[in-house]
Amino acid sequence: MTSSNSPIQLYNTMSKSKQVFTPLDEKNVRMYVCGPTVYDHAHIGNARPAIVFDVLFRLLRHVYGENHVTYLRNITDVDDKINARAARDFPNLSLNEAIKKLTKTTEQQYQSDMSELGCLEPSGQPRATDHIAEMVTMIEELIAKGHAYEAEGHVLFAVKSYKQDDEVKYGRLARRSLDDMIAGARVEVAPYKRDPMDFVLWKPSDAGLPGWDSPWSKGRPGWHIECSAMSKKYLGEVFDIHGGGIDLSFPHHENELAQSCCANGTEEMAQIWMHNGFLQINGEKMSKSEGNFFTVDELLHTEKFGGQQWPGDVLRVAMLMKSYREPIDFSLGKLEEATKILARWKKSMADLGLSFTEETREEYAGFGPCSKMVAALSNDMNMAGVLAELHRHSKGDRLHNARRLFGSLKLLGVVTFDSMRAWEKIQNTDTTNIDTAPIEMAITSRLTALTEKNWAEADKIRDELAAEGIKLIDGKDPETGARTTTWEVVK
RNA sequence: GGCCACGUGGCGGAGUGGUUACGCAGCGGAUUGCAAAUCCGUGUACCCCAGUUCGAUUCUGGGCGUGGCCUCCA
Repeated sequence: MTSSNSPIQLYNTMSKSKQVFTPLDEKNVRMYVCGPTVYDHAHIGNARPAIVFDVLFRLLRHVYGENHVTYLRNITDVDDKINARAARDFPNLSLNEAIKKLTKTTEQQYQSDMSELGCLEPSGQPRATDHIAEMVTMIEELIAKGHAYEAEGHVLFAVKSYKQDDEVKYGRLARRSLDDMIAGARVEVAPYKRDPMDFVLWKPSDAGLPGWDSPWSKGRPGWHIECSAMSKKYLGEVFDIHGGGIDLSFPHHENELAQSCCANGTEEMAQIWMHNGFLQINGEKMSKSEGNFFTVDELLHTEKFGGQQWPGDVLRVAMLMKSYREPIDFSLGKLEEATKILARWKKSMADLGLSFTEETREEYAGFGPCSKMVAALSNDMNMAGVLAELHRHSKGDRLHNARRLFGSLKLLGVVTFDSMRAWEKIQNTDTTNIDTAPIEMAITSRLTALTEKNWAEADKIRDELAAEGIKLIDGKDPETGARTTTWEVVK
């Protein structure tokens, strides 16, 4: 375990302030993040929480030890959007078969996308459909305690029952009173609801829709109950951090909070609620309903955005170039800047003396991050401060800087030993796969032309090589002062 | 309409009650025959109006603007 000289501080949506993070149990720091509903490919906005909380996961592991952090990210595989999409995409299959196929392939795509973006696999990724029994149990508890009621095969959570000292607590995360919510509500209220804001815990399924037996009906769970049931099972009734996109704060997290606290009889569900801001495109939210989105897969493997493919590490750096709580504008300029910065970081590590080979693997594994960078990261993941430290090391002139840069980038999940090794190989492969003799000859000819001050001939040779993608880099021998010329392949 | 967040130099993007963020671009210089690459240097910015203060971009109040949530949503 690495000792931390600056405590981790995190912004808590519940208290609307940054607070010092103290784990309930530092031998087992527990974090739950709402994961994907697997009905469609993840777009780059969906990747933001995955990346943001992956960085937090890595920081927690760094501070508390790799084996002392449990990070759970659920897979929602029961949902009306899934049913609709499955019926649309696989009309020839039975609905259940279609759903199985859709959720399975979508989940595989998600895992592969997140992995390419440098995200570690969470400690666990529970699926909703594997936990129907736990959900039913929790719903029964809620009914028994008077927090839920059955109506026409549905079970609803009674929002007004979540109170303390006659004060309704429902709405405390979103900081909204029930009256405000009802006034602004745009939903049609089902007649069997006791209160307009009551939400579904269980609903009946028609024949043909996925359904499970329950005391109330053959049906399926509402959206929010899965997170309450699964977080309880794996993380306990109260855990450390609950995260997700800002849009989930209401109603999803509000409802989870109410369910969990009422079912478990606890004051809190999580110590800290964290929410990442949205990704915007041209100043507006990227969303599937707006149609202004690019999937992770498209960015990685097609030229649909900006006419080129974007490597996972570039997307990751671009995503981390702004505070996680702020909206981030996804633009070509940002990706280009990230590309440039990342290339320079890699180059400076090599220039400062790092070489990624089997011989150095073990030694390099011991390189840790820059402590100032960890301090910045600990300050509610202040990426701007982190970037400044990375730039400082990148501009350094000692091997120490390269080690720190590597250690820091490794902690952020931007590079790994193997990714650097592959990068280094590409740098070399580009030059070894080419017949170098003609190039060397051309360079010699050019140097001769240069000594004769035959600029036209020298430039002609340079242009000819450039046309073949060979870029010449002139330098000066530090001792003799004579011109030296090296070359590289322009990709 | 209600709730919330934000408004910083050409752009991106931190932070602070009085002192350099950082990056990109630009500009100047070194180097060069010219380029490229590299290095060095360079920018008195903080939405508007009041208030608190010796002093506010930073705190308070009001205004304007942008975005989000209030319905599935990362």
